[in-house]
Amino acid sequence: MKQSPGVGDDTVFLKVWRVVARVPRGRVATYGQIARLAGLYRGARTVGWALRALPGETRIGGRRVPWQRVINAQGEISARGGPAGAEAGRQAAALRRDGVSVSRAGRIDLGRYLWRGERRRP
DNA sequence: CGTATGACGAGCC
DNA sequence: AGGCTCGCCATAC
Repeated sequence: MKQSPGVGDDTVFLKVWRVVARVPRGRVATYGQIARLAGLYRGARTVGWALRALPGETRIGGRRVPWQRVINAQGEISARGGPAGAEAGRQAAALRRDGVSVSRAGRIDLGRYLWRGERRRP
C-alpha cells in the first residue's frame, strides 16, 4: 500500500526533494534526471514515489519544493492514481504560472524548457 | 525476509 | 507513431 514513509532524516526521499528544490522557475526536469542527480542512476520510479510522499507544506531552503517542475521523459505530466486529471490540472496551471508553456494535452517542449543547469559528471 | 506497488524509462512490435 | 512489456529502485506490509 501507500503510506507516508518514515521521512525522518537523510532518507532517499529527502535527497530527491533537495534536488527538485534546485530546479529553477521556468524550467522543468524529468524523473530520470532528478534520479541521476540524487544518486539513483535508475531510480526514476523512486523519484515519483518520493514526490507522491511529499507533504505539500514541506520546505527546503525556506521555500516549497517545486514538485510541479518534474515531468516524465516524454515531456508530459504523469498522471496520479487519483481522479483523472485533477492533480495533473493543478500541475499544468502551476507550470504556466512559472512561465512554462503547457499544451492542452499536458505536453511540454523539453527542448525548450528542460533544466540544463546541472549535469551529472562524466 | 519475500512479495507487491508505483508522479518512470527504454525497448519492441 | 502508438501501445505493451519488462526492468529498476526504494518503500510498505
